[in-house]
Amino acid sequence: MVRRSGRRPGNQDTRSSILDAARSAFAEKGYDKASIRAIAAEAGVDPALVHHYFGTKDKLFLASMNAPIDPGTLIPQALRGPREEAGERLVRLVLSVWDSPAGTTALGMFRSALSNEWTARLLREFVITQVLRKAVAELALDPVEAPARAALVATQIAGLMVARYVLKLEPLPSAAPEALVAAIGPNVQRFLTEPLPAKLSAADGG
Amino acid sequence: MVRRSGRRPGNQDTRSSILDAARSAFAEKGYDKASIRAIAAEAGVDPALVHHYFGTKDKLFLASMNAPIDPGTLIPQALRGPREEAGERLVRLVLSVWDSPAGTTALGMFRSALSNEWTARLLREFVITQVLRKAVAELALDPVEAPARAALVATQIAGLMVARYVLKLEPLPSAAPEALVAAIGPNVQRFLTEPLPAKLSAADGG
DNA sequence: GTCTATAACTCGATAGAC
DNA sequence: GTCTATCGAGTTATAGAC
Repeated sequence: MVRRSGRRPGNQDTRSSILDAARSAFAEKGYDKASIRAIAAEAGVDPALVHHYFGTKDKLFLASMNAPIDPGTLIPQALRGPREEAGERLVRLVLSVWDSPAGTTALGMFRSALSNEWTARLLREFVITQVLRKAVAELALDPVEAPARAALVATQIAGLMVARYVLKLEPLPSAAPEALVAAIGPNVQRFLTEPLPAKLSAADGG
Repeated sequence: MVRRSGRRPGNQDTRSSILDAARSAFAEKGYDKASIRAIAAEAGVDPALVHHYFGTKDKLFLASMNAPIDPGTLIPQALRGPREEAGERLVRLVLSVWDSPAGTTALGMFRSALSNEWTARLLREFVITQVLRKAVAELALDPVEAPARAALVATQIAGLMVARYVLKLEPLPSAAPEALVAAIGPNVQRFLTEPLPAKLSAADGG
């Protein structure tokens, strides 16, 4: 192991336990209700240290959201394959990500977007740039229809999130992922590939 | 007109303008972020008056949610009729309620449920007692399957709410209601009447 | 019935000692 | 690098004058 000279970086344990605490707090409470004081308490450090490491609460949120999920590769993977099963694969991907430990990050992003303006904007842009464009390319969607299809898919996916993870409407929270894939996948599939009502694919909204 | 003796009741104008302001504030911000001060300011009254009329913030929320919507009659109306079109009628009902002035109330309830534990519970119980049971009766659903069907329908409806009214993901906010009915109705229909994956209708969630 | 004043808390952020 | 102490701005809710 090479001993580097110069100043040692900040204690990595402290920094990463703050990040862990932040992720779970944001996931559980959303951006607004997650307090820096509570995050610091859970991490076992002083609240001032949080500011020392991350500056403002905004930056802490961004830092805690950045690490673990890379939709840039996950989404194309899920969409690749037989066109008729893309819907099921998408639902399966969503559930596997959200049920994994890394899913607390995504849950934090989502919960925050539901109650906070700037995080909502963040999510909107994320959906558009990271998901929509990938889907257009991968599935060769008609560019005129793509936004409407993406938004419709988003209604079903977001609704699944809300009902299963936020409202906890039984039997969704305790259902096996594959059962949900079988139940919901075909609806997503329909939004992806079935013909759309003409009025929806029009550029304007009347 | 009969002149009653004794003390005059509180100024009804003041009371109802507080209620109006509360409804729109709760709809716009959700329970937590809607402040009594802001509600009082919008109603043009003193914050202390809000407490005088309604007691706590909880009670003000309940009072502002109670008046305008009676799902006990709306839901059965929407479900009655040809079974194959129940999904479309349900989506149409939801959109017509939420786009109407009275819809701000429902929007408040919904936004609040997304970020606050006790209002989420309120909504859950509302869905179960006011919507689910009516649907079971009206559509003659198998009681074993009914909770799963209701929850699945809820994913699509809640997702529509979230994407159209909260995240405002274009082109949903500016789309004509009938276009959304045509696009989404069939998916709701599928949840209502198509066969379910066996695992979902089981009582447990193992 | 209405409003002023304030109690009793939360929060994010900062300054400065060590 | 860490912590104490504190500022300033929020919040709900209440007590009491008029």
